[in-house]
Amino acid sequence: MQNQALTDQFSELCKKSGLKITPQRCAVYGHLMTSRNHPTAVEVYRTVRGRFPNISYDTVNRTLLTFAEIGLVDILQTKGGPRRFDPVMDNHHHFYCVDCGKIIDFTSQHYEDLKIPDRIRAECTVFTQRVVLNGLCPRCRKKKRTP
Amino acid sequence: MQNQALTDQFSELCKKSGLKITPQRCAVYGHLMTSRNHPTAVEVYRTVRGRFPNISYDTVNRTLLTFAEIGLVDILQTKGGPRRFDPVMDNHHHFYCVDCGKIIDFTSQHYEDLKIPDRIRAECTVFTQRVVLNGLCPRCRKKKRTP
DNA sequence: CTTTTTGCAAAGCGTTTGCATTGAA
DNA sequence: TTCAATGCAAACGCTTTGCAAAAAG
Repeated sequence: MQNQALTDQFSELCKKSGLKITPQRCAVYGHLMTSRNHPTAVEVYRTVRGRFPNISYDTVNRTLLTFAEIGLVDILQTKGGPRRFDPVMDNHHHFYCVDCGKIIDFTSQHYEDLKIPDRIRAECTVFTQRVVLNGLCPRCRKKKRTP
Repeated sequence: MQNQALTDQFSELCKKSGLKITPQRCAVYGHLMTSRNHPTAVEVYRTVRGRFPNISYDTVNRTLLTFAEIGLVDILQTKGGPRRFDPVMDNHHHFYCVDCGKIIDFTSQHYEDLKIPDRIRAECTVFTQRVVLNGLCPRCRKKKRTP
């Protein structure tokens, strides 16, 4: 992790959750917070290994799961395939391409104040609320038109 | 499949998609349309085998994937674990329990006419639109209160 | 010094593939 | 008779586990 602010932020978080601060965790955290994708464990592994050649895939994967437990990242809901991780940020929503699987983030004021149905609100505790759109991304839409 | 209406409906669908009508497919279809769960391939397999002992897991799994391709079932978006299938019905939405993984269906008039953000509408083709709630189901909420 | 974390290897679980056989059209 | 669908077995990909060695607090 090059950035001092990031390092401090991360130390804070670890202390609060009773986690030890290891260079491996720092590397994973640093990568996550500066990438705007929805990487799989393998993808994170490959990138982090660039600046940290000794790290094992296993550590990366377990680190990501640990981060998910302390609420640092979300695990995306996908239709099979490898698990995808999403740094927790301001409330955003997802568009899924049914053709290539690409995920596009977006925000919408209109989706912020959705009313939760009475039945659910009465019986369940709702933590988060997300809109998921399924369709064709720009690239796949073009492909379909001119096959 | 016991029900005549179901059988006819299914024959129709197969013809339209160029699929052959096999007893195995009928069995899977019959089970799907009369269950109100979100079964995995294994679960469908175990149930169908009750009335169709020779069917293989493999056929069940491939049949479900085929059904997904012709739009007869949806593949649910989940956080890992085995794939779950959802019979396509009227527009419904999902509540996920973050503790036990239970999925609760619900409908809501309020979610029917959500406006799709301009940026997405301009660049993508949107097929479906779903709201996903994450939280604690009734049972897990109770457990948390009295641990 | 104690306890967590790491790295490695093996096991586990679910999905996918190839191919010969069977069955629908 | 033809071509798709089935059943089986093996391969595959990703995740999880167990454990000894290393590192953090």
